[in-house]
Amino acid sequence: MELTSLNAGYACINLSLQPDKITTNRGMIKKTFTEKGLPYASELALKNVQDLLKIVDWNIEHGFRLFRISSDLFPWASEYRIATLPDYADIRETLEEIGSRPIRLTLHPGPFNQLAGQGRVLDNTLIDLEHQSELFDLMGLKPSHWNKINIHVGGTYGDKIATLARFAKNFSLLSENLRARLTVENDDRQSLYTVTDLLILHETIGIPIVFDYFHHSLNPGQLTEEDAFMTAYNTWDVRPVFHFSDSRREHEDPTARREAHADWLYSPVNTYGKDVDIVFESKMKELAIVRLRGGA
DNA sequence: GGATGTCAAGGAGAT
DNA sequence: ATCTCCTTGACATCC
Repeated sequence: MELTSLNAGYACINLSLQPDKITTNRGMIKKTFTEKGLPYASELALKNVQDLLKIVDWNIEHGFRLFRISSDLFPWASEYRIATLPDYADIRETLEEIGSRPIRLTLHPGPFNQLAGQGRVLDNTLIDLEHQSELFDLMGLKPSHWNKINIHVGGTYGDKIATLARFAKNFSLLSENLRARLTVENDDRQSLYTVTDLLILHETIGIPIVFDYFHHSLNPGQLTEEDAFMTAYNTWDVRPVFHFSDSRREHEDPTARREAHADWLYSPVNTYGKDVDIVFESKMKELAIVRLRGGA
């Protein structure tokens, strides 16, 4: 593994700081939100954001220049505008501080986002994605794929081609800033989207493709890893962010689901001579990368 | 404090 | 019909 030739990052959780209760995904169930409302949502959001700043600074001190932030910083974000929160001033100040740090931040909103959906499903997707984009706006980050907001296309609704066309059509409903940030990732199951499928989207709306090595190994379509890598690589207008993880079934637990990610990292990453950033999606988070570096 | 049942959202696959 | 998973288990309640 040549970690020196690429920028390594990880996703959402920092295990080194967790014992100190530094975490960014405080939330609540519906009942509590109904009972406690905006003031409590604001309190949790402020704590999440303040801890995000601590995690970002930890990353910089430890040589990480890439980090995927949690898409659950704001509990029940779909139910209010950020600016209406009681702690908005503090939240905004902290977000600006985070945005000023020398690190590439990305987002990966959840599987409920179905940009090819219709009706209420599409409405909910637009609300969530615009919220995530607003976070980057508040951080003062210029809209570009440098700070990607990455999603999967989602369901196929029994017709991949028609669904991809709907995705492209609904893409035009997004704000300019969000359109400048959005990327799509290849899926791990045969019924879903390969790099080749996503290339159609890139050709129609210019959206870059995030290449996930592990997903490709489970759902390669007709492409070799190198072909898929290069196909995705050529869709980017800035240095790409790709995803890597190892198979839990293959390396740690033969009974695990084939899609399950391993706790640690085992395989070399081939970047085919290109300069890319990689988010390592191993369950042991930054510890897996630190172990590879041979550091303590 | 620790154990346990529960938890917004969409879709796909397994049981 | 019901459950589990997904980018990341955490929350609420009971003992």
